[in-house]
Amino acid sequence: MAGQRTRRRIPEATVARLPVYLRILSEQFDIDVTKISSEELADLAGVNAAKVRKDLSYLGSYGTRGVGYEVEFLVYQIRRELGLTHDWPVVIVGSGNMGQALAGYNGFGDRGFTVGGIVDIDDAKVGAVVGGVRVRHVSELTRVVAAQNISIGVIATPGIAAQDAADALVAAGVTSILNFAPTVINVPHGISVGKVDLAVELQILAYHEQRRINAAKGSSLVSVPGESRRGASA
Amino acid sequence: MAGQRTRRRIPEATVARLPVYLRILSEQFDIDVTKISSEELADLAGVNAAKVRKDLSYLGSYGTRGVGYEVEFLVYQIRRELGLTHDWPVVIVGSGNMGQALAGYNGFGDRGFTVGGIVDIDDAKVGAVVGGVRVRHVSELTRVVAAQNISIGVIATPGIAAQDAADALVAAGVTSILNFAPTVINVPHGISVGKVDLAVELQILAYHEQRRINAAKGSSLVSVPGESRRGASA
DNA sequence: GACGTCTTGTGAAACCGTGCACAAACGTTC
DNA sequence: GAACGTTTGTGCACGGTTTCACAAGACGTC
Repeated sequence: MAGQRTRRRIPEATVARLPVYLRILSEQFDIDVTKISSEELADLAGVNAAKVRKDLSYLGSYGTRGVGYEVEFLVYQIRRELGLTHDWPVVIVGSGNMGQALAGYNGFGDRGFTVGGIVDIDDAKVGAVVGGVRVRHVSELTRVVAAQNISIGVIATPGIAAQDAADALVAAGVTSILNFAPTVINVPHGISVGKVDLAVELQILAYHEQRRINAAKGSSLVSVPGESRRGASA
Repeated sequence: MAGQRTRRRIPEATVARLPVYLRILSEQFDIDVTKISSEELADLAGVNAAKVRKDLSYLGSYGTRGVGYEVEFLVYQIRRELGLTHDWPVVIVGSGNMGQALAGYNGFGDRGFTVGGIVDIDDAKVGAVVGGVRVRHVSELTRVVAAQNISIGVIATPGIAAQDAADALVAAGVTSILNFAPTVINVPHGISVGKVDLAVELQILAYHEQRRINAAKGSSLVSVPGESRRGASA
C-alpha cells in the first residue's frame, strides 16, 4: 500500500521536449488521430524516433509494441507529468511592449496558463487594461500573488529593473520565474528560473552566419555545416 | 603564408554563453572597469569560473596569469568571433503583438541588430508604422531582403502560418531563422534555425512547480532540489 | 633575483545526452 | 497455433559538456 510510487527523475533535456510532443499530440487528437508511432511523432517534432521512445519511456511503458501509442492517453500522461491538469495563473511584472505582447499572446492562455495579474512600477501605466487585465501597481504584487495563489512570475521589465522585479516576486511568494530581461538575476536557492533573451538568440544566429561567410571566404574545402540548433532541418 | 588560420570550432554550449559574457563585459567597460578575473565574470554571469576560462580559451589565450582579462580587448574578441563587428539587419515576418514587441524591443537595435523590415500577409496591417518601420506586404519580402542584403529572418506569426513564413524567408534568400511561433518548422539543409517558445518555457517551469508540490506531499524525505536551468541561483 | 601570491590555461575524470541495434511483445493471417 | 511483420523499450557505446585539480606564468616585494 506504499501508494504513490517514488517519482522517477526525468532528465532536463526530456522535460524540455515533452511540451513539444504535447502540442503535437493535442493537434493530432483534434484531427481525430487516435494512435501514433514513435516515428510519426518524431517526424512531426523534428527529432529522432529513438529519442521519442526514450523520452516517453520515462513516463512509463505506455506504448503497445507493434501498434504505437494511444494519442489521448499520452496527452493525459504528459499533462499529468508536466503538472498541466489544472491551469496555472501567472503574474507579469512590467507592462511595456514585452509585457503587453505576453499578455496578449494566445499560446499563453491556450496551453494551461492564465494571466493572473500584471503590475508595473510606473504610476502612469497603472490602470490601463492589457490583454483583458487591469495593470496594478507593483506595491500590490504580494496581494495579487496571495489572492490567486500564484507561483509563477514573468519578468518583462528593462534589464535594469529585472533584479528588483525578481526580488519582489520572491518576496511575494513566487517560486518559479521566467525572465525576459537581458540580465542574469540572482534568486535564493530553491527558486526555479527560466530565461529567454532575444538578443542572445540572435547573436547565436549571427555567429553561424559569420562562420558561413568565413567558410566561403576561406576556401571551398569546408562545406557549409548546416548547423541547426533546436528545431528541424529537412 | 597560409594567411587566415583554420577557424577552430567553438562548442555550441560555449557559443550560447558568449553573448552573456559580452553583455556583462560591455557593462563593465561602461563603468570603467578595465580588467576582470574569470571568477568575477563567472559571478556576474551566474556560472562556474572554470567554465568561463574554458569558454574564453576557445577564443585564444587572451588572459594574463596572475592578473585576469583586459575587458576592452575581450569585448573586441568576442564581438569578432560572434560576427558583431558590424550591424545585422533582420526582417520580421508578422506584425501582430509579438512582431511589434520585437520591433520595439530595445535590446534589439541595442546589440548589433537593426530592423531592416517588417512584413505581414494581412493587407489591413500593411502601411502601419511599427518601431519606426513601415509594414510591407509579404509579397515584397524578396525585394526587402535583397535590397538590404538581409540574412536573418524572424518569424512572429501564429503557429499556423509559421511554415509558410519559413518557406518565404528561405525563398527570399535568408539563411538564418529565429522562430517565435509554437510550431516546428522544416527548412532545407544549410539553414540555421533558432527557436523560442513561450509556452514551452512556462511548461518547463510548471513541471518544476509540480515536482515541488509532489515532493512536499509525498514526504519530507526529499529536500527541494532547487533546479535552475540557465540563469543563476544564489 | 629569489620567493610568495595570484590567476590563467588545460589535461583528465565524471557526467549527461544521443543514437544504434536488437530482443521482446503485439496483432494479423493462414 | 505457428509464422510473420511491426513497433516498442532499452542496453550500450559514443560524443559533447562540466568540473576538478594543478602546472605554468605573471606580478610585486624584499
